[in-house]
Amino acid sequence: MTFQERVVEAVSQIPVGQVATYGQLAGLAGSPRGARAVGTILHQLPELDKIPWQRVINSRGYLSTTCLEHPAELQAALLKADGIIVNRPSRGLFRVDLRRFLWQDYPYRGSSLVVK
DNA sequence: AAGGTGACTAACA
DNA sequence: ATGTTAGCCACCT
Repeated sequence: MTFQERVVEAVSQIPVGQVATYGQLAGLAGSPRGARAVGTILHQLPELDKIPWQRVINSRGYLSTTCLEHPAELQAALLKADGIIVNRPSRGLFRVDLRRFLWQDYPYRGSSLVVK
């Protein structure tokens, strides 16, 4: 079982109506400090559309995709379809309120996760 | 096999 | 709140 496979598994487990951070998923996949790697993996994943990639955002609640095929506009639309409220603050960046939509009900909760 | 590349982060200024 | 910086890490040459 590779790290990449574990990441796919973790992402697949994020409940509808909730989001998870890269760091959170890195932890679930067995590499607590591999947040950046998670982003890289999702970016290069072949069959990305088979998993709920839209539910993965950064620790500040912003949608941080740069992939041209999966732009923030699309992610925002998918999240809204999930029932999540997506805001558009100052600089046009889409944002989700983590205090409200962050996935907290998972096995390893509490390890080092802090919801600001 | 060594070096480059980011859908990342926490810590500061 | 906004901008920078230095670690971090699995992948891909």
